[in-house]
Amino acid sequence: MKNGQATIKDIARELKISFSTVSRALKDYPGISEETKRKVKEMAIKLNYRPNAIALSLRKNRSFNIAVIVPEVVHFFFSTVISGIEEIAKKRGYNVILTQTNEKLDKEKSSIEAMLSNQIDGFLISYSKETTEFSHFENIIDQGFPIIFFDRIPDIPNSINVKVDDFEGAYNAVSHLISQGYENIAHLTGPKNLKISQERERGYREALANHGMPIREEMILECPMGTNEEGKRLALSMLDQLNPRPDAFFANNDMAAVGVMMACRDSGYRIPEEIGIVGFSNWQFCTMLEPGLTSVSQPGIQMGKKATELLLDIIEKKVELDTIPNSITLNTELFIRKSSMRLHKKS
Amino acid sequence: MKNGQATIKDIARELKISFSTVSRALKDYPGISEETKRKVKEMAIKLNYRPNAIALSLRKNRSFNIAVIVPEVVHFFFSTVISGIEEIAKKRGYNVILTQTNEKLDKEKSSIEAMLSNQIDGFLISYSKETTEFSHFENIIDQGFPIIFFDRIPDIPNSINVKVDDFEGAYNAVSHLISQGYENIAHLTGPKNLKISQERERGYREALANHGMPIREEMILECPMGTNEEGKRLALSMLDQLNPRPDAFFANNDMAAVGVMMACRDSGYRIPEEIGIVGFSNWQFCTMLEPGLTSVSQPGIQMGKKATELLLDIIEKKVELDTIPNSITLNTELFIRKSSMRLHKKS
DNA sequence: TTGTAGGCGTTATCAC
DNA sequence: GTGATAACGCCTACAA
Repeated sequence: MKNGQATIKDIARELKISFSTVSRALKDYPGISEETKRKVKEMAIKLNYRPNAIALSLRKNRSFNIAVIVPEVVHFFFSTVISGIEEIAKKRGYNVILTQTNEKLDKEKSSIEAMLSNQIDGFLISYSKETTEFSHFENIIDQGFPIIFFDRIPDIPNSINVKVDDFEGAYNAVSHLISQGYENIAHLTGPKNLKISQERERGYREALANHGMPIREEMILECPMGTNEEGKRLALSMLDQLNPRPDAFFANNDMAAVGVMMACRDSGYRIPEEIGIVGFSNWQFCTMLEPGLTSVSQPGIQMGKKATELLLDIIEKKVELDTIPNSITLNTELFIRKSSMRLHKKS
Repeated sequence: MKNGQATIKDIARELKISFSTVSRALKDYPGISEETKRKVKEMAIKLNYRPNAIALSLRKNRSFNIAVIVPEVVHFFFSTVISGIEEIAKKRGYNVILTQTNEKLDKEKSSIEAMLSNQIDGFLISYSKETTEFSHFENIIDQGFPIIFFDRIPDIPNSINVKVDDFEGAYNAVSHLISQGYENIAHLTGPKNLKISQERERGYREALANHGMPIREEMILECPMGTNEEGKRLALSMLDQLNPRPDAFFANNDMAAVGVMMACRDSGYRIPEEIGIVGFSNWQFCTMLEPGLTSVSQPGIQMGKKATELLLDIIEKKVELDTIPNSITLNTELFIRKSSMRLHKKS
């Protein structure tokens, strides 16, 4: 912040009027002569006056800043959410203060501390993989700070959440694989402590069950990092050791799914003829792979927008706290590409 | 921001001492009895006191906020830069206010306006593709705001910049293609108004020239959007119409390079045997493609860190403005993968 | 060792 | 129509 910035007092001094008049003139208050308004506004431009948002914050006890806490910025899905958040925030006159936790609980806690000192108006949070206990969130909720959780939803009574329908997304993905004639569908899960992982696994299980197919526990492996190395390693181990071997994989995320693709390539299995693959998130690169990767899309931008609109409505008291829904669930969409199209149906 | 927050005055009232004593006790000023300090600190914890950063900002004329203005958040390279920025900023006690312009000049201008009102301590900017004229930046520099430009560097005398050596990166990429025996190397450039595009094109031209190869202007096409559709379309047109046809492509970015890969696949050309491809940026997906895409990596995280350190040093006056370098240039690195390895040399 | 007063830039509440 | 004054939360001379 540069000092030497013109203030309301500078304008007043130049014009030899009181600074309260200047304040009113600038805001087009009734009961100020047109003449004065004109002069004040001219002088404001001449002096390059800008209202000091900090002073305003102090006065109004509102900072017009919202804090966004995400696990990683370098992550396709989160970057789309951030983009949606930024768009709505800017449109409504708020700034986005961005913090990442790198999936570390202590960074998450210290970020929250810092934001509290910063007199943030509210929080948008997707918590870290290390977070298994939520008292640091409950504390700030108790202090009256509005928080919206997105994507990763904590187990807190009455928390306000925006998420995608992970269960449905997974259910549809696995049903699709079944409809393509795959019979031994393996699942690479996400970190077991995240609800999104649990929901996706539940979708997987229920889809199998509802189609009268057996659930083989050895076909379900946890893939906590979600990297392609990990996905590849786990896929290879399953292909090597299981009998019958998996003829399809539903992965908790696209990176792991790519790992499966690599494993198939290395082992000489053809995709989708011998092995079908479906990922989750529908990252940009899904269309660029050969074969294209079928994936469940998560509407990241929309999630960011919805969460922000909800938060700002709460901050601005446009909604009563008891009228707002506890959770907003967005629909996923299955993008079917070559990696799972054994039957070459047109779609 | 929630009111009801305890202030220094609340502590003073509880303890029946003056609030200036409280202020000093909290900051471990000399000349305060240990007894008082202890009591104050205890009460601070009891009341859940947090210093009000807004009040501090107003007093010190420093907000400890820095503004980051990028074209797009959903962009691998920029997200890595943002990650680096966030890391250093947090470490040094600053907040990152994030804004994106969506490559629009008017959004860029309005973001800057908003940030000026917000009493930002400094700017980190990578400007939009639409920006061809830089007076809105020069204005804020003239007003004394520190700005560091990264990646996309404006034509402003004395601007402080952090960039990668685009020329060298391109030069090495094209030299590599030449060393692999490719003889008709095409170039898909970026938007011509960006210096990075110009530098990469210059690297391309100079590499050809220095290896005694002709420069064919019809082999250089502008690819302003940098999408894979565009890359594909341009590559197809070149492969169709030019004689001799290109046997290699150096693309200004990885997306366009993927477009070229698609074009080759569609036209039945084998990569790398018949056509070699090199991209720029080394996005995550380069390793996931088949064949892997050779690409010039830009150290995004490092760029973000360097730019932020420089900015904060300037803000905190740890450096004299005339002693700092006008430009910091980071080195690129060529990651050679299968898409350009015609000679199967080991590396 | 502790208290008082003034000020950072605004807005709101009184007066005149 | 306009001006003076207090207040938001904090820091820091200056006094005591």
